[in-house]
Amino acid sequence: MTAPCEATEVTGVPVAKDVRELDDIDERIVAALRREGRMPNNALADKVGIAASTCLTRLRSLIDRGVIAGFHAEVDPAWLGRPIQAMIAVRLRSDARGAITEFSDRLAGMPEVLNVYFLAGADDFHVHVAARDPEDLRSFVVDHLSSAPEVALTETNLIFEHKRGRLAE
Amino acid sequence: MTAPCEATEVTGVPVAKDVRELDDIDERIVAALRREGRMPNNALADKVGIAASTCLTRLRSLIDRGVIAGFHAEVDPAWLGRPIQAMIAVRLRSDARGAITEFSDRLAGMPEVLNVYFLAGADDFHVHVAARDPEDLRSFVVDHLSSAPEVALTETNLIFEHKRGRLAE
DNA sequence: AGTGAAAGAACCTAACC
DNA sequence: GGTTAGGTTCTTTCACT
Repeated sequence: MTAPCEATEVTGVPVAKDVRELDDIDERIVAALRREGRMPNNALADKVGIAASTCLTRLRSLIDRGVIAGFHAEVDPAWLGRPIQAMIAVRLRSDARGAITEFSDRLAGMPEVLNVYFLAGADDFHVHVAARDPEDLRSFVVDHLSSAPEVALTETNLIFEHKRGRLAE
Repeated sequence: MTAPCEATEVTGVPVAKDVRELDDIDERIVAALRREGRMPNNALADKVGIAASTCLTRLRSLIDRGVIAGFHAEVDPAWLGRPIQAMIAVRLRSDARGAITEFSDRLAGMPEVLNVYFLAGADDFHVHVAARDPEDLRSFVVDHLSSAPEVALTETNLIFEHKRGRLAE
């Protein structure tokens, strides 16, 4: 699986690859599947104007190359018994920055966690969580964050509403 | 489409509905499709231990009820020519809070925007964006946020890495 | 790379517990 | 609500361009 926009050696000098790794048809396939991930291959082929067999080859190539990392049903966490969402800013102790990857991996594996954003600013992470109730949220913050030796401080913001944007997965 | 956890009138007093709107089989269907959204109905039926036709009925019911809001291919924005991600905290002027919904709708419709989080804290929004390059990010912040009459201040944090958690869509 | 046709798999409407 | 049975549609391979 190739990473996008990696450096390519041509003349001994690293050169940024052309941003457009995807041709027009690949882009249209990706766009269609980001909107309607369960669209049948047939319909997809019609939409982008190629034969079904070609479309299938291209789809597999997109998956093999890691362009499409997976397909997911979109479910409101409230339906899963987690109606309370929050964004928690986390700042680590400066002497714990070496363990930053392990820490974020541990976070991402917790059942409350939707997203972990690893940041360049004053805060080290923003952690997007969904909790069963206020007490569940409190215990997540206190037991898994505040009391961890790596954590210097946390700041919890309730989320009233979450809108997916145009680019959203 | 019914919202989860809405109030139900039984005796004239609003009572919170049981959190478990979904039975065991529905939960297993949802869990399977959150991991593998393109899994064929047949395989899904096998996995949860019911007949394919029953499974299809349940899947449609889950979609009708709004439990499953859609299916999406997961694509790294870098492959779409947007390798730079940022989380932008936005605070509105207090006299612009009436237009808060229109404002977040406008944001969510912009091509750079992945997610808009509408918050309860000091910041009104966190806006998750992906930009083509640093200049693109700058112009998004300056042209669409800082210069908007509703906006009091913004704070942009680059995102080094974004990990999906266990609960992620 | 793209195509078309044919075999196999999945879907989906029923009739029936 | 659940299933088995069937015609219909989709997927997938392969020989060819």
